[in-house]
Amino acid sequence: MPLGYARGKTYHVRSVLKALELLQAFTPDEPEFGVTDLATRLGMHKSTVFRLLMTLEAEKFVQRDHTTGKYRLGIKLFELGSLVQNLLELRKVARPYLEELQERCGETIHLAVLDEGQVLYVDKLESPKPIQMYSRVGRRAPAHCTGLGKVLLAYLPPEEVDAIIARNGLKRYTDKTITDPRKLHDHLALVRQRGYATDIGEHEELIRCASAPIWDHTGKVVAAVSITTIGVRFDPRRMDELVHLVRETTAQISYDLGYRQGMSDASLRR
Amino acid sequence: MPLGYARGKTYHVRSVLKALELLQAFTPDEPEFGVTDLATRLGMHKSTVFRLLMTLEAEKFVQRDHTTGKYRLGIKLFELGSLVQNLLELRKVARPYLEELQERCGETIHLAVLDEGQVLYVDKLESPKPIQMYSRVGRRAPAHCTGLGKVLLAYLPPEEVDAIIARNGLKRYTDKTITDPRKLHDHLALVRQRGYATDIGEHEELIRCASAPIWDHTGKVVAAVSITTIGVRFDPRRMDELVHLVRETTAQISYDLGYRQGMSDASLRR
DNA sequence: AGATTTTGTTTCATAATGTGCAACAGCGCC
DNA sequence: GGCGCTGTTGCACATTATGAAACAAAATCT
Repeated sequence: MPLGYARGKTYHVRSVLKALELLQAFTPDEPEFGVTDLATRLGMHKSTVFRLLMTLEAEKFVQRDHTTGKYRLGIKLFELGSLVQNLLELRKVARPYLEELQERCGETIHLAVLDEGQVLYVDKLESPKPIQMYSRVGRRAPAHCTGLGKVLLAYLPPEEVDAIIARNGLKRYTDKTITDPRKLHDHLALVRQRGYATDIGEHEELIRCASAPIWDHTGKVVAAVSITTIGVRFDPRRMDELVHLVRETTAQISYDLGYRQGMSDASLRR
Repeated sequence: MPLGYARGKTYHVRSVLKALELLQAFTPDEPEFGVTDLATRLGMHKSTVFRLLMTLEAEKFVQRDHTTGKYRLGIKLFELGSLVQNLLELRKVARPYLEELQERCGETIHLAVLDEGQVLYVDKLESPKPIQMYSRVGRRAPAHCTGLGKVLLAYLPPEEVDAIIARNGLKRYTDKTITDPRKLHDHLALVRQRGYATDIGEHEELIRCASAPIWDHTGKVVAAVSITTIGVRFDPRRMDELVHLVRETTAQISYDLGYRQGMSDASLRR
């Protein structure tokens, strides 16, 4: 299997591209569409959209809602989505450790990867506490202002971080959000040096979070785990505790994935 | 939105159909393919497959493995798959009850729907016991010889059951498997009358299972829950207990989904 | 190490097929 | 009960997907 190919021209099948584009129009906030609605949104012709939908429906990639007659994402996507191998293995390995972590700290736990320069939640364990975080498996969050995101960015080559900044920008969410590229780079260096990231209201005012990276057997950071709490006052000692807990967890998961270096006792000492 | 359309001719976009077919070639057992391999399996031409893969890769519906260069299902499918609305809501509502059920019985819990006449696992809570069942969210199991499947079939119109039998057959797995259509129909009538199904080694010798249906607000059975145990000896009293527990759970979930009838105390009394 | 097979990539001509247009048909809404 | 919406269908045309064949990079075998 030759890997080093130039991949010169792009041989894309247009109708397929349209179909895939169509599928991506569906979001958690807008889970269903009619034919005309989709057509105008995507700038495609009504009949094109109609035929694409019929095709996708035939294979259960979309399905019609019985009552409204509108189209939604279909069960086949659920089936295929749960087969995405690398995430599947990651989740499987991580699960028991995340459950243990959840029990030990009683807070909400997230497992996430970086995709398109954004945080993509891969697993979530909810805190039994009444106040819940607005997040969901399969959803995305910005990287530059979340604990998970900063950890995942920290182990990327700086030029890739720049590319992500160029593409996604550094939107300000609170007065704590880092919006200066230089400062972000400096901060990421600190995260890398420490081996963990914290977030104290950089994305949402009351959210506090401690996050640490997961390495795979090749020594690459492939995911991150976070503990999220909601708190009015900032308690440094509690944060230290959470940092210690996540790092312990991610060290174990990394070990299970075959990671075998640098993970000395020293790096776990707080 | 007109619903009652005849849907006469099928306006399928062939290249899209091929792309979808291609995606479905990936299974848990064969998660990655090369171009040529896929082409021969699907009976498509090498260049066609190549271009389809390039297109799918561009939108992250497939991705290449860094080391082998082969193609796997991509992260976009994971993202879209976790947005499939009806399953998402079902899972969300059911989760807490399933967790409670898991704690109360200490066994493996499954949540499943019927698709293509098969059981499709939608959620799974693993027992802490060392011996694990071979099942996974997103995978499928036959309907005629599993507790979940029999519950889901039981509330279908008989002609639909026949259609499923015609399509999928009634494969024998053990000497307990029901392979006669007539006997299956009779058995399903019993399941419907009782409001639950059991499975004592119909699919796999040592597997015992108790399952009950979930109704939605329209009064339709949309899913089923099961408790699975592994046991050498059959203990009727333990089974009665499990049946009671699942039924309690599914009654609660159905209520949360807005189901409001027939679910009298009587039907819960054992 | 060299020869051979295999696998992925590219080009190109041709015919297939996806597309836009325009018309039609249910459905809901005033 | 008519008006406007949305989904559906037929058709002609040109776009574009496709298969065949050639090429290149790996992998495999000798």
